[in-house]
Amino acid sequence: MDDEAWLKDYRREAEHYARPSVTVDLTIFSVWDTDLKVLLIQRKEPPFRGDWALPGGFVRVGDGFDDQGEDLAAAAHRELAEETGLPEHSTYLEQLGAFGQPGRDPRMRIISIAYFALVRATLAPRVVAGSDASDAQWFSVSECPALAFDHGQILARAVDHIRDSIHRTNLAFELVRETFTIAELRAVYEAVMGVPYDPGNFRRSFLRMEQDGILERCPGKRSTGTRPAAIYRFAQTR
Amino acid sequence: MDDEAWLKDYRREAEHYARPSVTVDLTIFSVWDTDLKVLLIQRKEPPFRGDWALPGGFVRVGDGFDDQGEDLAAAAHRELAEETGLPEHSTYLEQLGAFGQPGRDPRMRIISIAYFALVRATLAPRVVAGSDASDAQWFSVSECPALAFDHGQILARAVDHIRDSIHRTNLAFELVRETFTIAELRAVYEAVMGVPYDPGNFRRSFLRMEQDGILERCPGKRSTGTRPAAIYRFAQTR
DNA sequence: TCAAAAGTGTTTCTCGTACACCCATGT
DNA sequence: ACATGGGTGTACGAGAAACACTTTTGA
Repeated sequence: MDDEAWLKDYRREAEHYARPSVTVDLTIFSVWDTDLKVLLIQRKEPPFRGDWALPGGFVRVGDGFDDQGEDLAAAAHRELAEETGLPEHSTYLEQLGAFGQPGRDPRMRIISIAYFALVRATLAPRVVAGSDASDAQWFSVSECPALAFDHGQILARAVDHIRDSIHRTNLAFELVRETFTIAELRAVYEAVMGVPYDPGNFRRSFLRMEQDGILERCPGKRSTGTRPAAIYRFAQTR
Repeated sequence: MDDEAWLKDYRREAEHYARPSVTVDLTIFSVWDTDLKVLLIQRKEPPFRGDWALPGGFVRVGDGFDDQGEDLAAAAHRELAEETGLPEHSTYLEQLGAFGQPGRDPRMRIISIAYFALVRATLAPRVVAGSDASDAQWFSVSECPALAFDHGQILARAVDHIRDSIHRTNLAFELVRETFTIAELRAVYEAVMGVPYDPGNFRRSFLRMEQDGILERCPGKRSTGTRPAAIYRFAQTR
């Protein structure tokens, strides 16, 4: 078969089809002060000027042919680094899904690939300072304003997903420090789920993880204002 | 603010950015003969001519402005109906995620939104006959050929997802007839998971569902070649 | 009447939940 | 010394798993 011929044909034809713009939108979570927080930015341009929205941006596509541009995950990592000021790949990132309802952006057809990111509380304070403009701000998800576009739906799906995954995966470890006490980990669960956990029972279920080699004990204790607590570390090869 | 002005500005600028093509790809599953099956089509054009691939097609975008085209799910439903010959919305459909690695299609940058569909075995025989060309064929996922593009990855993700979800959701009910015996339902589980289940234990766990009002008993029995079995129906409001 | 699948019983183990209690530390 | 949170013990119930058993049909 003639490589050049079909390829040129195909491209000429494909160029006649309308194509959508594609963006990534980020739901960036962190946990502190017993609350699940999400990072929002205030829009400076219409539409929805002045409203809060999820950070995001266009996926770089190159010319689409010889240069096919960047991967979706790479776009998400890039935007995440831009918006937070944190180094790329220092945070957990996972795809949530595609949102492409016609009319979700009044300007034009835009299909958005939603990602969610988890930022350790130790890094979170740096985020707003590092952001180029001061239009970024953390909100408790429980007291978060109505969002622009369909970002409210995306956020809701992200929260659902996180609540669903936290019991089945090791995602909670992305929201505590490298080393942590059982109580700190429990605080993350309580913030995410919005309910209190029995300290004794929670402890036991995570000691099972130590037996399974997922968690490992670190030497020393952490001072807590009361009886010092044992320190643990997530042992998984990331 | 001047609505017309910013919108025109925005569009003129946005048109300078390269945009990717966006497709939907479908992983269409069914279960019969104790096997999880997937519907593949044989490619008639390069690239990957002669190889098997997931069915799919372009998302209709309209002009992208005043006409923003069809929803992603609508595109998936449309393609599903086209490929299978089954009426739209007669089958279960769920989004799996976006696949957009540069180079995944050698022709040009194409971002694909993957969906998976579940077709009841009672409808499956009609599928190949109904398909426009005879290039569609069911394969057991365990004996499926290497696929074109990144469709092997998509299929693997879909299978993982289904195996993961079947215990947490009511997805299995989409793979049996409207009314079914416990053994028929068990056969679906065994096909999907690839392991045998203890009939007695399986039975009991699904009788718990009857107590919870998820399953309901239908009158009569189904002849099975041996002792007739009680018939049940999924009671959920879909 | 016999094989085979429907359906029942029983036992063991694990895990989630509830809750009482002891232990170590800062104030 | 005492309040507070770290850490332990115990007991109950639901459900997963293993497996022996009875029942009902078609061939």
